[in-house]
Amino acid sequence: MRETDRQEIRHLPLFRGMDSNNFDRLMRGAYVQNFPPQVDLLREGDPSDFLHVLINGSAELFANWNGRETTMSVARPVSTFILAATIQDAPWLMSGRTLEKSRIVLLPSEDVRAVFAEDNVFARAVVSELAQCYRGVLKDAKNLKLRTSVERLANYLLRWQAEHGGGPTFQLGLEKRRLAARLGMTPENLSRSIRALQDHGVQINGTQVEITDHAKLETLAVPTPLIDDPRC
Amino acid sequence: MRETDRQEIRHLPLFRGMDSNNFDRLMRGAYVQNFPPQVDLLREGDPSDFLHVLINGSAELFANWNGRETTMSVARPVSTFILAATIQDAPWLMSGRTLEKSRIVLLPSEDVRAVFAEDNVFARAVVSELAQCYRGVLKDAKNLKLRTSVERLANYLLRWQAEHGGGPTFQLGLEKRRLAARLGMTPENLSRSIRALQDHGVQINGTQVEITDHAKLETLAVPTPLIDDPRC
DNA sequence: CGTTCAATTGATCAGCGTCAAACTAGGTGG
DNA sequence: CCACCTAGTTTGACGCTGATCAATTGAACG
Repeated sequence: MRETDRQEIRHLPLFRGMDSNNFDRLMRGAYVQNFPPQVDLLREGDPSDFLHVLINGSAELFANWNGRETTMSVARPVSTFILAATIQDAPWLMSGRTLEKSRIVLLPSEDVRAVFAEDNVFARAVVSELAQCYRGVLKDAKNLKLRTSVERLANYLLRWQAEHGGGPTFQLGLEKRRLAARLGMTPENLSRSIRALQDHGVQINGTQVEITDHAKLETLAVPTPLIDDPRC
Repeated sequence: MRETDRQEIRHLPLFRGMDSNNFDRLMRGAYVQNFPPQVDLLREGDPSDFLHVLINGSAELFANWNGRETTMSVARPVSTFILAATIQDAPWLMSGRTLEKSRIVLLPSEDVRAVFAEDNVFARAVVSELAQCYRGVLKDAKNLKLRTSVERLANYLLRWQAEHGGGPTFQLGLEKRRLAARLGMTPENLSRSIRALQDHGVQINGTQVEITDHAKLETLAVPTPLIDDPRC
């Protein structure tokens, strides 16, 4: 493992405060891999052998049932997945695949559980991480149950804008069909939603987004921190 | 507080292993209240002043946005809500109200956080609880995104049956309009779904459910532990 | 310059919500 | 004991949202 990777992991909220010996112990069993795009990383139902740490690239977490598939979330660096399964020694509830070329650190779940049992600082960091994950999915579920697809898209754009400097133009950072899946709709429907937003202060050309009338978009989107603020 | 309540709380997974002094400290600041049905307990967005422990009765956790409302879950005894908000000192993401006459213990969030900071056993119990909550919402989200409303109802019945002895007849344990909201549909749609299931081995009269052809129902429902098993 | 895959567009359809009306059950008062 | 009231439930008609299918356009890349 590169020293820079090691440093990056060490600075994650999850590992930041823990004892050095314990961190070393985790890193000793770890190994790093570079994956090309579209590689399967995990399959739902399998035992959670490794905690994954995404160093760069991006990965999609999705679920299947009865021949259907849906995207649950998109992981971006630097973040871990899927901590809950690792800690509980329970099967993964989602499958995962790389979207881009990705660099991923694999920490054996047994090591993570062993350190968790001993290191009290780490245990509390796990709590914070899990609480955030929980609130994240909960917001996702609210988003899905309370909003139409156009409303979800509108709020996604506002949030993405805020996270990228707040300027009127920015890049859509995701293939459109992935974005569609992530927002819980089909690519066709996303196309139509994008067109629908032209009347509400948004222009999208390719991956280039321009918010031409922020107030108008907000009137449609009605964003609320209780769904849309990732830090809330 | 009654001694029986105290015992019941003490035996919850969350409080079972913790130090007696710390448990006493939590209980010292606690107070118990008996609520009639339909009483508002929490409002989303408010600071999470108390960790709620439901001793008996039942409570609905729901969310609003832009004039719409949806039920996120139904809490049954003995369980706590909402731990993540308490630990993070973050606002509630859901509102709550009693459904039936309910007995609820209120633990000041500050006390919970203070004990969490000191008691390592408790901290790890919090991890288990949060991991389960996380996986629970995740399963809910999968249920919503991957299944139609008839399929959700079919699986709900199978699960409810399994949790109540597995016999062919049982009670529906919830007002139909609440059940509808919980399953993410309207009361009208639930009525039609119930009728649709008549051709698939289910008879429902009032609150009385009879599974007349379990195999046939399973053929429609296609249950999977990765969505339907609460212990998975 | 052609191949390939994503994105778009149109037509159609299934799922589900909305609205209104009829029906039912449980509780209340005469 | 029965008529009545109220709230939940059921039914029917209708419309909106979003999925599906098929065809076309567009863009990236060898």
